[in-house]
Amino acid sequence: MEKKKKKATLKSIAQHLNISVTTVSRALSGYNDVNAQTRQQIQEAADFLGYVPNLAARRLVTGKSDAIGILLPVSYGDMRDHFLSHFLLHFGQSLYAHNPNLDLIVSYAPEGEKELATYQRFIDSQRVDAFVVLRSRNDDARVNLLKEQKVPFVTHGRTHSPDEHNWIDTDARAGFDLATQSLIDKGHQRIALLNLPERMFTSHLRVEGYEDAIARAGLASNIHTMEMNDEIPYQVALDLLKTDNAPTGFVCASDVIAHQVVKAAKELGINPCKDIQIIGCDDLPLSHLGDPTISTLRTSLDDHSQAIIKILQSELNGQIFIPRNKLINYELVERQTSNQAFSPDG
Amino acid sequence: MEKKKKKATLKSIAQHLNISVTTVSRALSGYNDVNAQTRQQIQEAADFLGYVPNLAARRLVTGKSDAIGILLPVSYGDMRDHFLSHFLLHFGQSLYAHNPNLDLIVSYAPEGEKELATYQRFIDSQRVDAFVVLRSRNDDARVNLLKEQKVPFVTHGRTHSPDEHNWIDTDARAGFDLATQSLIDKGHQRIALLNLPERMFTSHLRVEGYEDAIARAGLASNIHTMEMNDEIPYQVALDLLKTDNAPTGFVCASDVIAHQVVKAAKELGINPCKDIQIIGCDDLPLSHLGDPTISTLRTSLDDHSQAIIKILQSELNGQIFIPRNKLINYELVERQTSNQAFSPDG
DNA sequence: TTGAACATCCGAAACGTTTTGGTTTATATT
DNA sequence: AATATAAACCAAAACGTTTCGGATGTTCAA
Repeated sequence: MEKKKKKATLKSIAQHLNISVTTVSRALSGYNDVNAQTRQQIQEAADFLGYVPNLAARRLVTGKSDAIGILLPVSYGDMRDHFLSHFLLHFGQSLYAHNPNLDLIVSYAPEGEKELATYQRFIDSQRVDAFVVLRSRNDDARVNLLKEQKVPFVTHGRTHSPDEHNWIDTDARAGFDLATQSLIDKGHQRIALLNLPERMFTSHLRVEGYEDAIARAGLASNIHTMEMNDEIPYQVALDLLKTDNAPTGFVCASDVIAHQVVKAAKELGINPCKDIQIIGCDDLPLSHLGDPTISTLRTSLDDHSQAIIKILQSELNGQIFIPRNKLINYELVERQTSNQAFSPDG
Repeated sequence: MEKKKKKATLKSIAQHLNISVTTVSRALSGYNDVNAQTRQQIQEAADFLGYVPNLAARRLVTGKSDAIGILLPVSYGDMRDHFLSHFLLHFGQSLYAHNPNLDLIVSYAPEGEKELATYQRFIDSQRVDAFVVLRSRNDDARVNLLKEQKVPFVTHGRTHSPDEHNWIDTDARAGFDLATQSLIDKGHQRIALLNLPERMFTSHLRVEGYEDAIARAGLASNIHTMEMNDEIPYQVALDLLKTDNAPTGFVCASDVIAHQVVKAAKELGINPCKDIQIIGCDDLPLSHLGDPTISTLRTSLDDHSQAIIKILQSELNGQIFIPRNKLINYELVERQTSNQAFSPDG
């Protein structure tokens, strides 16, 4: 009863039906030069024998790999990277949902001298048809390499030459305008932006959005740039809150910063929900679970994944190359640090 | 000057040197039946031409793919899964560090009727040499399938038949013993375990560890099992804290639960660091950033990755099959919810 | 009755490796 | 001088698919 568990191939199906390999191949690939009845027989035989195409063979002859590559840009120190890890998990699932036959290949190429060589090896070994480039940099050598080699790719984040490649990005300008405006609407007169250093394009855009709103309201701009760690933003907030005419509104480039503003305020006996108000960015878990819960600018990972997949798809089918891009909206999630009445004279 | 960007192959190298393809192949693969001088010439030519082997061709003939597969076990609802996403990021990097030529292929196969079929397709298409099976279940059909098909794999987490396959797991029994004991040492007489439902093997082990410590101290066991969401653990904690002779020590199966105990205590005017004390599990970011910071049981993702890779490696080389396994230790991280003096009569 | 058009099928080549089972040449052993 | 041994090399087959360029037979219009 039990056949030997020999792997079914086109050849074994062909022999089984006394028919040519070509016809079997064409039948299963849906070509229309095969008789309906024959096709059905072949299909049934394939199902019966549990035929699954050998991808190596297919890839060898077609030169396509049906795989998307992600080379992780983070080094060991950043491994707890929140966005990246969740994006990866999410993207893997979305990609499967879009096309279960597309593989996602994850490897590792942190910024540094070996970065480009790793990309090159990946390209040359024909492991993937396209790349998703994460953490794009203002001037990104990876982008240049991939463009030069004509390998399809999408960057997550813009570069200095956004018109020349596919990208998706969060609309930081609109988002920070929105956040700033919401504080203005609550009656804040002194609003600070606590920003991150200018490594990526985004930093600049946050400033623009913030300044747009500030300018519209005729207020004074107050921007502080800092590294994001467990100490510095806390100190900055502490110092700021102690000044005369301290800001009452805080727009922060990250929830981590917002969280430390909360901490500094508590330390000084300032109510972080009424005396001052705070909006962060990224909707980290700590923000909706904390005490108080922290208002934040949120984007949907689903939007990110879908946008990338859509671009990738048209890129892989498309003949002519048109740079495509997509801006992902920020949504303002108002939580305790900004959803109560603001009382200027705390 | 610029050659046509034709891809270098064994054949092109062979022609270039007027030598056979076989010899080129064997030289580059390090066989010792090739003259030292010839080998050097070949190596130089390969470097010069930028030769990178075509993986599809190699895979076709060897039948090996040099790839590890992970089929994500989570469904859309769980996509913000903290452990899984961080594990994925971390494992990708560790795998690269161990062997840059091993691919990690990430796809998707949530629990359900199509789960096994997805695994089967992956096996049949010969995409991967081995699997990492995440979120093992007590009685795990994936394990049975892979065993039957003789595909190498490691599970993350044990099953009901741990002796019959490779696995790594956290040592929940020792960890929860440790946590419970630390509260006992602080003078707690009434310690509750807030546990998660018995879907995975671990749940049971937490109980054992807790009860070991409780029994040693001659105390009374007090176990509550609950789903982990934003509401239920909070309610359970609230009810518990309101009873006469309420527990003063809380050992929680997750930081998320611990966090809600904190919340409930605050609500009732109970100091979550002195009147009661709390230990969570998993060291989520919210625990070291929260107010108060939450004590927790922590494992190192690096230990997880390394252990898996080590098993995978011996599995892929090994001839005879010996089930291998590794227990990962929990480390108790004492933070504000358990690092102060306990004052029984708050 | 002829040839064109169509529907259906197939042989053989190609993709780039690895591996098997040699052959040739030089060196060492008797 | 004959033979065994070792070193260096190679032709050809194989892996399983896709695709190119026909081949065969049938139908239909003229």
